[in-house]
Amino acid sequence: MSNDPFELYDEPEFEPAPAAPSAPPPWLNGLNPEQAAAVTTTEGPLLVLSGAGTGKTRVLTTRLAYILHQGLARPWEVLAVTFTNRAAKEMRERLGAMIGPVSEQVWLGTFHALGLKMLRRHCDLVGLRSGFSILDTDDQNRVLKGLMELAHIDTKKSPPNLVMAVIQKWKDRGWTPDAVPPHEVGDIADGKALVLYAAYQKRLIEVNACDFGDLLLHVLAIFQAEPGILEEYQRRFRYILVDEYQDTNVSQYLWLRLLARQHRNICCVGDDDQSIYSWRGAEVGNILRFEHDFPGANIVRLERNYRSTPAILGAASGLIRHNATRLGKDLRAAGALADEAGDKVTIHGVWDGEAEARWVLDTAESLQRKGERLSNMAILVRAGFQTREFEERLITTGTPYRMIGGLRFYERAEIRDAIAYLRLLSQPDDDLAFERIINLPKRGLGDASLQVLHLASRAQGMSLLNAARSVLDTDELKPRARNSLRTFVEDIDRWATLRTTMAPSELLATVLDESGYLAMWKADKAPEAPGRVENLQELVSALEDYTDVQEFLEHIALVMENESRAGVEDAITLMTLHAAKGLEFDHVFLPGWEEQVFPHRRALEGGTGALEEERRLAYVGLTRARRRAFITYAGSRRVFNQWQSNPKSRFVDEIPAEFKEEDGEMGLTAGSRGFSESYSTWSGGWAGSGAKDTGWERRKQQEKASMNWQVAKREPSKSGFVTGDRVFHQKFGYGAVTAVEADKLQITFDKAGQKKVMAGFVKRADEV
DNA sequence: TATTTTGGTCTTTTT
DNA sequence: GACCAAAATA
Repeated sequence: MSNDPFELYDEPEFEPAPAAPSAPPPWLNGLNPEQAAAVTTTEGPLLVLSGAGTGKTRVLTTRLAYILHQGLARPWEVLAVTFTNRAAKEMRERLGAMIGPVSEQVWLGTFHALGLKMLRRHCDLVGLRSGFSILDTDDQNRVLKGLMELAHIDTKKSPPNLVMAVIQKWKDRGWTPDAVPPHEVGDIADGKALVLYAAYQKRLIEVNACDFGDLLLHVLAIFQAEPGILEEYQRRFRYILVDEYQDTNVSQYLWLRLLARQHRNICCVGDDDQSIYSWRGAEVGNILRFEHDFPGANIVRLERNYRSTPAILGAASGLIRHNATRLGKDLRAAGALADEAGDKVTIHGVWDGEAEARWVLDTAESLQRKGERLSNMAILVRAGFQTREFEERLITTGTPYRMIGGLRFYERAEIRDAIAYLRLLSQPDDDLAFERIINLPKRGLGDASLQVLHLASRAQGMSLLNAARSVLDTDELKPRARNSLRTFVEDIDRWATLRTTMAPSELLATVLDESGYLAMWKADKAPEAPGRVENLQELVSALEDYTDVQEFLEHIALVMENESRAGVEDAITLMTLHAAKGLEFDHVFLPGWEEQVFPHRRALEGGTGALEEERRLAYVGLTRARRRAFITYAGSRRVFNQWQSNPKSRFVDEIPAEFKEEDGEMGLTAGSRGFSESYSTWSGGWAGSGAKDTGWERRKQQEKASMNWQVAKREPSKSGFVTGDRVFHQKFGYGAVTAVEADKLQITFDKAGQKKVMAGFVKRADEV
């Protein structure tokens, strides 16, 4: 095995690798001609336009393995970039399966993880000291808010998170504060956004921290300032692979372009139809411009879809054809499912969000009874808030599920507090961490004390922790506060010493115990307190896998792995459409296809570009399905505490008729138009209305029956309201009935406005 | 100072 | 209905 092509050398000193005379490796078998071309066209720039389900990941990993196997480069001379940790992990695993442990030497990871890897080596060049913290969104907003208050900018009028969004956007475009074009500075924050940006960057350096955008921005600055360093990387990376290229933003693009300049062996895989991150600064333009930026680029199109039935593909293709700006690409069914036509996409209307959840889960259950596994099903929603109704229903029906996204373990308050303790121990300059925990648990060090510390820190140009030390020798604080602060500082110092000798998990356990933080939650009688204690214990055990606190901190900052309910068993998946990209399921439920919800209101305000992105999102949703897709829309829906009635999504109509099946059932469409009118509007718009017997009547009866049953349970046999009755509702208060439909009432409430309410939920005003 | 109460805003989508 | 910030209260 001395001729092992993967033999490692520590130094990147290399002579051109010998061409491998060996037989073609086994994993090349089974690739179709386009895929094979994408794998073996190793030299020069290559753009792979890869539609949904065309084997993109397989091509990427095989290409990587091929390059290494052919001896074209050694593992650490290959850079493979993904967007999500999940994609990186998957690629790492599949690569490992093909070529073994040597795959670990490849520079493979998300843009941010790789940026961090580079930044860590040269951080002093941008003013950061080793061990710098990486801030999350919450920390970012906190810093900015502080700066805005200092500059006397009204944080009510210009919410920090909006200002932050502007700054973020500039960062995505690769602009440092001095590079932001003047005309880009809007009037947000009294036109001081740019000043704030500069102050923000300065502040981050002071507290030895950076944010996500900086992971790339700083590296770009280093490349610019130190051409030698850039050259080193340029020489090193003989091959570069980029996943989800359509989602790159400008700074990522610049980073790639700089790195690829020398060898020009850059392979980007992407699908313009799946570009759904423009709000995060992604530029579809990057993919459209590829040939221009890399002259002589080869282009390979992957259009054979191995995932879905022709019906699903027909629906998805028909939908996406409504977008004007596309590179143009048509998916053909080619997999095992290509020969069966497949079931049409089911379109189903319901009364409201609750009925929607009920219908979806009933359908899932009946599929399950036919032998389908829950793990082959997914509910994909447009926005996070939609998950609530489904979660409630999942819990009441006892259906096992896992939720991706949603509340993340590491974003919970108690976890962030605990982490702040660790951060302060390993990073004494971390004022954010200091501020977070100074009075947690209560130490009698509130705003007043903190104010003193801030003054001292600013006056002497030192961190809050050091300012605290200096203040101890003065009488700026009242004796009680001073003693309390002394204890705190001494504790911190003691724990910081322990850090060098103790295992991380043990250290955290000690800190949580001795600080009284854990005791604080144990004593708390709030219903969620026991859960928090549990979470903290979980965090302690999570730390057992680490030998170094710093490493752990970086891991959670970047990976932020979601805790999916540790159910190994069969469970249905619930997540947003964005989170679903790259996944596939036999059966996919797509709820909430109503105007204003999907397409989202903000997108509708944002012009055609935004609308097209919504359509791509719909396309992504449909193409997740291997066999069946179920689209639902609700007659009305509660958004914030407000009832909304929206017509069904235009995207439903854009799906070609031959690939969809609208089953017509629909509760009532309430709204300003009133019941009867919208009712007729709806049946009038019923395509192919010869089929009044399609079970609609029957199902309508069922729906009514189930509702009656609910009413009966809450409020025995009471209906008989008429238009004009004064009523009282537990939540909405007093109002007048404006329409009646069986046991459903439309009521105009004095305060809450017009709502649709079941009769069982209201009482006559005079009976209250 | 700490705790409770109220009132106002909010929700796209994520590394 | 949830979360945060300011106001009211102990």
